[in-house]
Amino acid sequence: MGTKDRRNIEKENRREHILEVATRLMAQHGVHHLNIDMVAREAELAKGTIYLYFKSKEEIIGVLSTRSRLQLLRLFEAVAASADPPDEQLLQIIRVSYRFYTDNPLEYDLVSLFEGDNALSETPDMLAASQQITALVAGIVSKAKAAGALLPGTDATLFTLNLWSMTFGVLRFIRRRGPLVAASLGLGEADIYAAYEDIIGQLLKKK
Amino acid sequence: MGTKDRRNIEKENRREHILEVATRLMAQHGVHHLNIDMVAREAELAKGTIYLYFKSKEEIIGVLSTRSRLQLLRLFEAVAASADPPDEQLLQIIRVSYRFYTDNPLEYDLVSLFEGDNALSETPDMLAASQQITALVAGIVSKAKAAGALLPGTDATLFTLNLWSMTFGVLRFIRRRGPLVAASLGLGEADIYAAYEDIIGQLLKKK
Amino acid sequence: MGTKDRRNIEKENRREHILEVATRLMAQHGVHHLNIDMVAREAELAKGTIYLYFKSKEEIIGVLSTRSRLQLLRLFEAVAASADPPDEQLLQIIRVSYRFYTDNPLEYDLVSLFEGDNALSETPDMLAASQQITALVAGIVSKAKAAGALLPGTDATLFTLNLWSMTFGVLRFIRRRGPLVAASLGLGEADIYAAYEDIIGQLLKKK
Amino acid sequence: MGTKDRRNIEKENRREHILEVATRLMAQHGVHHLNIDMVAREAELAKGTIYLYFKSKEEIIGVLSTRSRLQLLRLFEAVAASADPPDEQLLQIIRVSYRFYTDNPLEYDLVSLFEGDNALSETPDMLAASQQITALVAGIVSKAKAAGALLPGTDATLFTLNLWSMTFGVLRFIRRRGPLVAASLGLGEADIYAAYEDIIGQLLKKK
DNA sequence: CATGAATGAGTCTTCATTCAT
DNA sequence: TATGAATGAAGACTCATTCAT
Repeated sequence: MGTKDRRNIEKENRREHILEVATRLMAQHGVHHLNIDMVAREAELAKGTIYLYFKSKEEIIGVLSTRSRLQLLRLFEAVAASADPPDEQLLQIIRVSYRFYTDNPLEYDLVSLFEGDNALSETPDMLAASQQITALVAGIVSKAKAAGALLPGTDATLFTLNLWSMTFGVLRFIRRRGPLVAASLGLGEADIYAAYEDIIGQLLKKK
Repeated sequence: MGTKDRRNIEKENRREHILEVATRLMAQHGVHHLNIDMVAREAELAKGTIYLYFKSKEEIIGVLSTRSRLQLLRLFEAVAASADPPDEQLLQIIRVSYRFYTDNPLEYDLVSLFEGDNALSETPDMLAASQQITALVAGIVSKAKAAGALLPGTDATLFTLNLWSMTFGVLRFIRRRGPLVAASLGLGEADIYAAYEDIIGQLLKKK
Repeated sequence: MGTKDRRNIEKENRREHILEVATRLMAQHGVHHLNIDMVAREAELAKGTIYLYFKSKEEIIGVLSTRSRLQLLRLFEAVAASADPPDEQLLQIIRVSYRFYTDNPLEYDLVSLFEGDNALSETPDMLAASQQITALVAGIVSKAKAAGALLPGTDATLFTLNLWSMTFGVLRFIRRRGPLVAASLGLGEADIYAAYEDIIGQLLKKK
Repeated sequence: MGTKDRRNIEKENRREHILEVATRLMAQHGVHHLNIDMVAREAELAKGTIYLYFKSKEEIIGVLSTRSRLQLLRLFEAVAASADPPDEQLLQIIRVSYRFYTDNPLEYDLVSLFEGDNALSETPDMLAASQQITALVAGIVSKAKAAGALLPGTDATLFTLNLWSMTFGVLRFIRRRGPLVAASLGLGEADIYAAYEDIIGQLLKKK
């Protein structure tokens, strides 16, 4: 291994290290409160050094967001690879989304971040990840349609887009209002989501 | 009318005036760019005076958000007051939500703001408005269930919560990603929402 | 005198104070090294306070530059008001410019700053001051022409513009290279400028 | 040829290469925006390497400025070598200066840079170039004086220094304020300079 | 000689909130 | 009540230069 390779590896490690620090900081203080000074301090690096690896704060968040999407994509791919019938796979996707949300709150926020109405702009990478997810799910939706689990007139892409949006809407609601609802109505987050799964289940019932 | 009453009225007017100005400014510059300096200047009031009527910028936004929810509630009430059958009323609620989103972008943003994952905290007022909406819709849902438009096992509140979440999820997606989807897939916002209406329609089909 | 007036006066004083501090700092460290942090510290004001009185660092420099131009204008006006014949007045203007340069090095720099090739942009005020100077001098030039001190074909404005440019060119050279020339050629700044005066004198010799 | 020589040549090439790159970048982005990062990147050299050949960014600019002066000197030498009478040669020098300014904006800026009031300090090389120019022009001025084109009392060096300063003053004015003057007075850069030529012409008129 | 990663001081600007009058 | 001047922390980004390898 030459010097150059070693350097590249070190460089990659450094980048990774910054990303890890940023991730930890975001988990601690919230996605919106990431701050370059803090990152530099925690990473024990000079502020300028951060800008050697990322051209802006937005890029850091963007990379992390893209990764989170890819993480989700992996989970979806695992579902798609199973032997389950397509309608069951779609339900699995709904369930896996919830698990992703509960197991990786930060990552969920990062995916969600760019679904939200803030000023951040999507990079090509992020877009690509989104499109891969859409394509994957749309594939399953098509199969489900062929299998008679969806109405013949259903457009696979439109259905997929809505499935994604609805799921994120429900998860967002749970994140944001779950505790309150739990307190005032005696309903837990899991109850709400179970009801959501039922709803999707109905949509997929064989006709 | 005593001095105290007059004062209260004046105070109310001032408060109202500030809210109007804030609304206008948000409509012009976006919800996230409201700025107390601007509000004071436009309201022709001293900055300190603003803080006599509202304890923080967040409170202003909160009041406005509550109002927007109440606006939406009015629309829902009109639907509930119609002679339409409950399942049709639920579809109307979906459609009215879309119209609210297109006709009152600012108000939609204000409602949406507190559905989102930011740092703002809900006030009792806002909570009450939310609960009224939930109660109203849940009432229709119950009737729809009684009329056989929903599965017998459906919990009205849970269904309502999910309906709200899903709808906001779809609208948020449209707001955020609509333009991109339009460009890359040749689908308009209305197409996406029409598909969403179809989905809800299926859920409500008489069994 | 009402409270409001007193306040305005105090506000004006504050503004003036900031300007004085900035002037002193520029004199000490050079025009290009003015820095808001320093200004705030020296003025014993918070950084934000500076921005209450000036919308940007550039505005501070701009105001000071405009003032310097007006200062120069006053000197020129005094010359124009004298009973001297126009050709003598023009020579006086040349002399007065030199005196301005030697007596107010900072102010000279400030006028000169915007004649230079940096990134600062002229404000309407500054432009107006420039135009007043040009108009004043052009008036004298016209009279000098009528009196036969300039060739009949001379365009007053063009001559004025060149006079201004040439003078500033010579002063700039003296500022920049004067010390060096003094050392290597045994010529003082005053010698160079005296020669310049001679040159202008020749141009104005009665034909 | 020994290793040492080869090394020196390579070293000279590298140095030259860096200078070329710097020149190109300055032409593209303006003299004040030269940036070592960019130079290194474009020269396909490490940043540290640049500092092996030049001790500072200022040195690079200094060398380039010296060259520009030498370029101008060449033009002046061509004029001096002509068979024209000395007064005509001086006018040619004025014209050649303008052409240099229009044809080589970057080079003009580089010469001008060190005539300006910034923090850069002149190197011995630059000084030497300046002195050569001065000497050359002073020679012509002397001849012009002998030929009766200048007043007998004229000091050749002082006249030369002023001629240089005035010319640069006018060119600087044109560069900086030309566009504005063009817009507000309907005068083009060429008009201003033509008037300047006339002025110099008058100074050289046979007595 | 060459590299290029690391530095860190330097710089402007914003804005919610307070408080003396 | 009303004012509005003052605050000062927060925050992103740049770039000439150094130095260990």
